[in-house]
Amino acid sequence: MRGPERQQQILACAKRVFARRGFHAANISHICAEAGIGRGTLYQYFENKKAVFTAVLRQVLERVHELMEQQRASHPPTPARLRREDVVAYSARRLRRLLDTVFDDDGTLRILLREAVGLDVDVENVLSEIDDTFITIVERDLILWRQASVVRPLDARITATLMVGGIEKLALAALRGNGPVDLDALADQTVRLHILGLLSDNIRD
Amino acid sequence: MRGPERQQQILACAKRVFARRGFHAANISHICAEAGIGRGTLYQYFENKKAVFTAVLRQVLERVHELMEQQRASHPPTPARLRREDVVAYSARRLRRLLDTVFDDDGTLRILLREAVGLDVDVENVLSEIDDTFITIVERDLILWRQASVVRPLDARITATLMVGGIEKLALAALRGNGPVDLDALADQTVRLHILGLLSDNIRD
Amino acid sequence: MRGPERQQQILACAKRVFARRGFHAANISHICAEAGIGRGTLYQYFENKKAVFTAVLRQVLERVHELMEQQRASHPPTPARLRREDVVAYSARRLRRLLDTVFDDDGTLRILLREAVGLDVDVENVLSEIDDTFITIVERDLILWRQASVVRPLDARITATLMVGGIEKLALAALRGNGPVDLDALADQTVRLHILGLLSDNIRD
Amino acid sequence: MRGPERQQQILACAKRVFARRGFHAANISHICAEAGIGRGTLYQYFENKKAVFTAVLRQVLERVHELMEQQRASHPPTPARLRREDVVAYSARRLRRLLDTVFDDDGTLRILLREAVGLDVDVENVLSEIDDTFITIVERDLILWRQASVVRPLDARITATLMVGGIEKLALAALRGNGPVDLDALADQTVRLHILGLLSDNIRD
DNA sequence: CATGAATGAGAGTTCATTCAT
DNA sequence: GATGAATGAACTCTCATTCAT
Repeated sequence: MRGPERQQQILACAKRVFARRGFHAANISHICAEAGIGRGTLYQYFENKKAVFTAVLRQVLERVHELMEQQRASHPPTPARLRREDVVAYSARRLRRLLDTVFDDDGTLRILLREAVGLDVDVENVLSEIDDTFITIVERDLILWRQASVVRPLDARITATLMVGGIEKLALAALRGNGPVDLDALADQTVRLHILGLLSDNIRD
Repeated sequence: MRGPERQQQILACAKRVFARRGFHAANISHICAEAGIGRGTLYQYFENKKAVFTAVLRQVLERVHELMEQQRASHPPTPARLRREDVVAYSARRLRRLLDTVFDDDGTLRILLREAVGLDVDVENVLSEIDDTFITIVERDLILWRQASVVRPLDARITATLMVGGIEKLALAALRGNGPVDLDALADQTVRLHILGLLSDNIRD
Repeated sequence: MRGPERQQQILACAKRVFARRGFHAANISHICAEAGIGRGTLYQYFENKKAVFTAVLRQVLERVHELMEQQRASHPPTPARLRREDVVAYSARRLRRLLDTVFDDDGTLRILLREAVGLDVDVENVLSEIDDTFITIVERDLILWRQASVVRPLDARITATLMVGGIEKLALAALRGNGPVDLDALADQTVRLHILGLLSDNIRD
Repeated sequence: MRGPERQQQILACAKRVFARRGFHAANISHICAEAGIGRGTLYQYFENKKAVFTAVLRQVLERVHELMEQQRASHPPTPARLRREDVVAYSARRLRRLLDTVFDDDGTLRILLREAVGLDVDVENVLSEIDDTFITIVERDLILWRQASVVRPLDARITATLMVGGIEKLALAALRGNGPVDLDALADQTVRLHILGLLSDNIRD
């Protein structure tokens, strides 16, 4: 197996192990056993244990960045006459794509939401970069929609943070229940809350 | 110093140390130094390191439970004619009280959101109990308001989770910036998003 | 066993082990086994392996410093009429005392001349400080004797270095032969060479 | 590059690396990088790391042996009337040639006096063979001169050892100061001490 | 009750050496 | 002959926990 392939293989195994056991409980030996290599081999591809972990995170970051680029291309619709359900439907679709990126493999989510939290400054940096990217994706849509007067004048950054945070919490709850997650329902409920708000239509002024 | 007092004192010191360094980086020695006791003494009050940590968490859980009891007493207002801003104002006040409970001391927040995450099954259990309590507080209000047709028919649990998650994410962002947090603004923005939704009033249907 | 005693005990054992096996071949385990303690215990008294080694060296340095202080007190004799054999006898006695200090225990010599050489900057520093002290002891005598015109006008530092180096080489040769060393003969031969020189008395001018 | 050439090239590179970093700090990788070859290639020319090192030493030993052969040819002068300064001048010249052999390249000296000391029995053996050769060169001159009654009746071996040791110590001191060494001054001072001794001419008997 | 010296399992990491290509 | 990916033995060091005083 040649260099970069092996690195990828180790990374994939490491992700599984880190997801299963967490950073501290996962030994280098566990990772190497999973990858079917000797302990020394790992150190030809990564400087140390933390470097393996941050590499896993950085791979996620990359995927999220790609997502951001894709979503940057597609502007949200702002036709003259926009109906509520149009916005809800569009947003739900968009959120589904975002969720798919992260839920893609089981481990990623677990690592992002549980194992990588509170570890270390370096890890924290990558983690908050990932968070930032997510939030920025949402924020950009909000800003565009605000310019088109589709959304009310809220602080875009704070609002985006609230939205992303909510979604992550739902994902975490799903993780805890460790059953399979109904992503469609999740996306729908989330979007409905955030777009329409809690309030009944019969409450006015 | 008598038994239970000593235990409380150790707990307070441990909380500071855990908040400052995290579970793994915090040594028993650090905690004992902070408490001004010998290492052996700690083991007369706690079975082991993890027991100290979960005790800290359980203390937080207790405070949150108390909060729940208090809030259970005060029903949300459902007068015949309720105006939007009434709901926003009432909710913002209520959220502030909730935030105050957690932001009370700096360490608690840090421990809940960063240091206790992804540690271990036992810790995870306390942590999700705390989360549950928070979410239940919100959920109960939602259910009451739904019965009064104040809020639209959303899944109360999911919605509450989204709301709590959003707030936590904002708090975490504040933690990262480690400047002081403008709790009033935070509460206001949060409530506005969740109550009114993103959508401008000129979008109908 | 209380703190400082234990430290001394470990130091004594470490010296033996380092002398027997050298710095690299000596494991922490070897030292701890020799001292009859657990591996962790050593680390309560010394920061790391190198610290143990330099502590051994520093103990030697201390002994040599003490020697220097003692010898500083006793000025070399400069009576009006000094006979060659007086100088030889005085010097030989003085050298004996110096040799005794180092040959005192078997390990010290081995460590100084073999195991500590070429290890590391920190070790090198202590080692050259020890060397400096030895050389300075000799140098001071030379300077005093030069002032009294007992010795010819040679560079005192260089000469002292030559003398100490010669003696060390003899000691090393003795170490290699690893039989017991006749210190009296060694001192006598050394002093005779250095005081009187090689040249026969019948070679003049 | 053919076999033996390659071996020589590796040896030259290894010497530089060993001189620069010492035996333990020098990795096989360092040597191979310096030689511009793969790590596996080195093992086709040398059995293992220590074999490389002893080969370097053995090369030095060879050079010193050659020197001994050369010096064996030229007998020291023993004319009927020999003046002190003749002996000093002759010896200084002879010492210079000896020093040139070792100071020839910077690395050799460093390896002999620092990096090879206290390593291992095999290394020690080569090292003491080199030492022996040096000492024997001096010793032989002493014996010849003693037969001619030029030098006083001292034990030739011990005296030679003292002399060589002194010179090495001076060289080591020079190495520590790591400035360039004034070999002429070094040779002159050394010879003066050893030939004439410390004692002023006005001390008699 | 309080202590802190002693412990030792277990972690990450290094690097000389091998061997299939 | 040349390579360098793979290896794993062996090392140092940490720290929660115990227990005699």
